[in-house]
Amino acid sequence: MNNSGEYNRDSDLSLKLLVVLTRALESIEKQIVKNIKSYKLNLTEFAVLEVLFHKGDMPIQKIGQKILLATSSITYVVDKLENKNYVKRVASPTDRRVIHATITKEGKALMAEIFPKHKDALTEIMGGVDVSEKEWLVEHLKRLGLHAKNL
Amino acid sequence: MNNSGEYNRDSDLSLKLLVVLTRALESIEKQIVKNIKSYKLNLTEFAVLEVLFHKGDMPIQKIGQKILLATSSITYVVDKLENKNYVKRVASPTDRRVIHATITKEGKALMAEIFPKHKDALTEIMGGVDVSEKEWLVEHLKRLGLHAKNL
DNA sequence: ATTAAATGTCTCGAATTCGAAATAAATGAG
DNA sequence: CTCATTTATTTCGAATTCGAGACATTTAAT
Repeated sequence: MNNSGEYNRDSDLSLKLLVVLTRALESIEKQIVKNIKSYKLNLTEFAVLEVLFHKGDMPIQKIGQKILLATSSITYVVDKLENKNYVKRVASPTDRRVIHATITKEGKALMAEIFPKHKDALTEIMGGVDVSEKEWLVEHLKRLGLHAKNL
Repeated sequence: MNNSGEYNRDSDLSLKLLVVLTRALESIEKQIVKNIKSYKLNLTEFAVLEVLFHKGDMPIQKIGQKILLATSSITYVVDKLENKNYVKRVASPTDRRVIHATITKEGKALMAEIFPKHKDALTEIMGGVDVSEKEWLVEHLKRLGLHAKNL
């Protein structure tokens, strides 16, 4: 292995894999955006609500780690969600630097309506591969991502 | 199949797959950005140069299709690359609405230096899975993406 | 040939994201 | 305890992206 032939094959496949990975995610995200647009939410707002809906209160910074966004961007998104009354800020009782974002009653009601639909829609969107292929994909994309992250 | 148990498994896997897909691409892109930053290029500028370097002249709009960006965004990126003398605009001889972007001598020289390094680096970055796994990933991500696109 | 519809590019304003700097609070070293 | 360092959030300015509208040109229909 790692002779010139193998090596070029690996390189070419890596280039190709980057392209298909990018295109697949692009297509999937476009479909999701289409589905949540009627609720006047963009992908980031939806992601924040989803995290709070399922995991409960969370400091601003931790939300950023969950959804892969800079802390300053979370400030911006939480501002928007607060204006829409889906989220409110609550000071941490134990650490006065920390602000927790909490989902409101309205936010919960919205997500209770949207999330099941989103889940069903996503299952449709991901219908190009079957259950066992998804398992394989999850496992190997996890490896791919972890290796890339820890370089 | 498609009894309630299977269905929920499929849904949960679909949600999970979206997360790992997003994280994997995020980690990979961050590594690429790190590698090309020393040449003062961002991912989009690099992508445009790469396309022109390998496919030759191309109308503004077609570049947008290749790298999945709105035409107005390509205008912006080509402006930047033109200011850096890596690209120039050439009117189409056959259709006076069309502008071709062409890579300059300087652009070619830059890419001749960067691209092989990028290719090697990407092969490293993608080292979390082996060649046959990459083949499988390419095939199935293509299916996944096409199905999502054509919904 | 004339008109209507479609296409390609650019401009503009709005939205989103980032990173650096500012501020406030907590932690650690001595 | 006190000072320096670290951590959490926000603010600010810059960069990037999109979509709608403007404009010029081409294509299609009659």
